[in-house]
Amino acid sequence: MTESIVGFDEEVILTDKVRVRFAPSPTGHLHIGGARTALFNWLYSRHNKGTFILRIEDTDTTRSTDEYIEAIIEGMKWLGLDWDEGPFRQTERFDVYRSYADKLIQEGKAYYCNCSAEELEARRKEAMAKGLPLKYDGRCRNKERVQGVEDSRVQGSGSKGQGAVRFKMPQEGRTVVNDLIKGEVVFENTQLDDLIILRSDGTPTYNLTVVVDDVDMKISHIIRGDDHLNNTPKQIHIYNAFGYDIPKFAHLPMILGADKTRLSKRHGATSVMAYYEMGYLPEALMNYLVRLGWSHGDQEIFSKEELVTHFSFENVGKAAAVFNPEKLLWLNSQYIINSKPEELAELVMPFLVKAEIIDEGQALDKAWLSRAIVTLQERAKTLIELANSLRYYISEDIEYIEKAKVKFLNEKSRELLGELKDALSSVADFSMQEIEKVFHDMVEKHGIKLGALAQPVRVAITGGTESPGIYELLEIVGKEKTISRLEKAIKTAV
RNA sequence: GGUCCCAUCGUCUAGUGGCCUAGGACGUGGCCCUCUCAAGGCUAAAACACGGGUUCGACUCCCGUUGGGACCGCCA
Repeated sequence: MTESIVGFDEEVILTDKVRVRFAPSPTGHLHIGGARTALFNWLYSRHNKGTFILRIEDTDTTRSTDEYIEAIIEGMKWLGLDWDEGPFRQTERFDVYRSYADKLIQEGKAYYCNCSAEELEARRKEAMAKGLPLKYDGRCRNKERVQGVEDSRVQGSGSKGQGAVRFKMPQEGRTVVNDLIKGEVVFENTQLDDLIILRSDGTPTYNLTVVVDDVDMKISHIIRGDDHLNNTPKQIHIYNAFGYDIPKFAHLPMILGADKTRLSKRHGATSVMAYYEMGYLPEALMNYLVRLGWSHGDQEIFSKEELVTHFSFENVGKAAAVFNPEKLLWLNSQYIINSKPEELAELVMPFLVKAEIIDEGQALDKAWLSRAIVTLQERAKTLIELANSLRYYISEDIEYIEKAKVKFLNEKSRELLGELKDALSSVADFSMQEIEKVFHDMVEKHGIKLGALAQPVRVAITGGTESPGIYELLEIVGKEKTISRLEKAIKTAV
């Protein structure tokens, strides 16, 4: 008795297990919209201790490339969206789809269509011009087939030019989609047209493969952009034709550009890896993306763990969101501030190389680099900015910003810089505390404001007028470079 | 054009019929802090698209209007 109850429970848990998938088409890089979809799938699976599957929908062999598959994987890895199964490729499963299609043909649920692409296009244009619905008229639905053609197709002999296969869509009644986000959405079946499931070259199309794979992979929840909402009733009928259970659907609102149209290159960087290159931290991008459509009260910054524990469709909004790069930049700056300097020291290395501040493979004292980074964290919004600021710590020499040079390296400051140089030269322990003492003594002696001394020094050391506090700056730059740069500034000042 | 979705500050959002004199965040302005720049603190301006209902009471529920978006492919 007890045993059977235990067995039953396990069964329930097993069948109720959350299995979700991200199914990108490798016709481009992983972009912001796709990443958000992947993220929500990932969060839902992690929240429910389910399974996250990566499936590559590459049935459009003319547009899909291996390079893009790699690019998508690279993007997911960078964002930290790890998957449990896959990546599966649909091109490796063509036989499976074909056998499913054959089943439908044999059962009279699908049929061959001989209309050419050109004819179809012409009819579409005509319908458009007349203002009629752009729907396939079903003219091949009940056409008698030449004996033998179907047989060759069923046997997979690869006979070409015999037409595409269309799914016979029910034309009566209505279909209800119970969406986890949108609620109940009703479609009139008369609006649905007989879509092509096999092209005339025998390859399967999206609406067939998506259903077959979601069934085969036992997907429990289909989480995708709401641009797919209109496809859902059609897919439901394909599930029905095969006699399969309908999974749960959750259609995410779109991400729009500033002009409120679908996000595209026109709106700036859309590729996820472009954000890597611009010096963003993956956690910041993830945090930004999740807040596009999802919220948890007033909280803005979430750790990954918090996201996983709090995530739920109940808090996903229905309205499309405009992508706002400024808020993402702010979030990135917050993540940089809250990062461990040692971690930033690792992350900034490629950017130092790219900015030609260090050579490829050149090593830096990590402890020293970390101390330098501590002074820069709250001043850099991206890793690129961080790298650029690190320049005056790392490089042997510095270049003056013209405006700064003119304003601060002049006759008046030359005296002060000279006196400071002498004073600092005799400081044995070149620490913040000792440096500060020297500055204070000079300020007091001359009866000047600290700024009158600090700003010329800042220009001498960094070349510009913006930097961390002057004492910490000098300590980390070190005595030797400080003295040499002061000497150079004294020579420069006129 | 047809179908579907959506509608709170410029933007992201909180709000699940009384807690709303509509809250937070980004951005913008001001002030404070201050050796510069930041960061931080305080502060200001800024929204319930409109019109009807339902209700003792609507940002919240219903209907309509308007506006926006998506889809309508032998793309996914």
